[in-house]
Amino acid sequence: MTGRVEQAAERLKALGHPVRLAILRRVVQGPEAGTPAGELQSRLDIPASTLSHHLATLADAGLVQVAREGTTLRYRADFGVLHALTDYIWQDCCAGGAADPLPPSPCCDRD
Amino acid sequence: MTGRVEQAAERLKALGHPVRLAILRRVVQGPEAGTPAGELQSRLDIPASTLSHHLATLADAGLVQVAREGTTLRYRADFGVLHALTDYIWQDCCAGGAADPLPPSPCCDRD
DNA sequence: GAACTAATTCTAGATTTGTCGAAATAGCAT
DNA sequence: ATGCTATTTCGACAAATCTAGAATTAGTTC
Repeated sequence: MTGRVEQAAERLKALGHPVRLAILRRVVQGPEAGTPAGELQSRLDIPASTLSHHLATLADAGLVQVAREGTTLRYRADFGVLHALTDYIWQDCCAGGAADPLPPSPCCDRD
Repeated sequence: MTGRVEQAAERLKALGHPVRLAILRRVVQGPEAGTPAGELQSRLDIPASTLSHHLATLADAGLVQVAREGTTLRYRADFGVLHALTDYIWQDCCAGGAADPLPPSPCCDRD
């Protein structure tokens, strides 16, 4: 049972790495159906195992989703989760006092 | 010498910890002049040395600023940096995405 | 089944992070 | 200077992270 704060922290931490930020950027600018891991690997020029590790971190955090297509795995960004994350930052920072918790963000319904 | 990506990653990583997120929230909701470390410590109920470590992480990342007032140190949030960070996510990392659902309008401009 | 490709998982080592008690520092008062 | 308070820095340790070569799994094709 991970709370809202823990979930936001996990996602922010997942974003908090230069390589993962670069991966996300590539994924975002790739096709909507998702970018194959192999293409990310050749473009970013990092070992496949290292890339896979970072992709797993992003996927575990819910920031990207993965779908198999033959032998290739396509990764695509989850903009809803990304949006919910930046929303969280500002709602947490700018909304009223601690005794006034905000309602759960409607755009963050990732199981 | 640190590039934009590295800086954004450092800041996101600094936010990516439940305790630091809680600290930031307290700081944001405290007085505009800044919240004394001691008050944060008593409210969050964590050892002073642990708190100090997390505050240093946030300050090093530029997310909070510190000012001395007598024997107490007051920490306050740097909303400009926070704002720039969420802007970075949408403008420099996730811009151009096919499914980009219009970047969020920040709800906090208390400057 | 064998061969080939795509990607992950295993394994291991180096580095970093998180935690917190103890010691040190900074400022203010007496 | 002495004492007092607020906060940081030091030191040590466990745990997590990052990296990447080697081995493995998943899928396709012949």
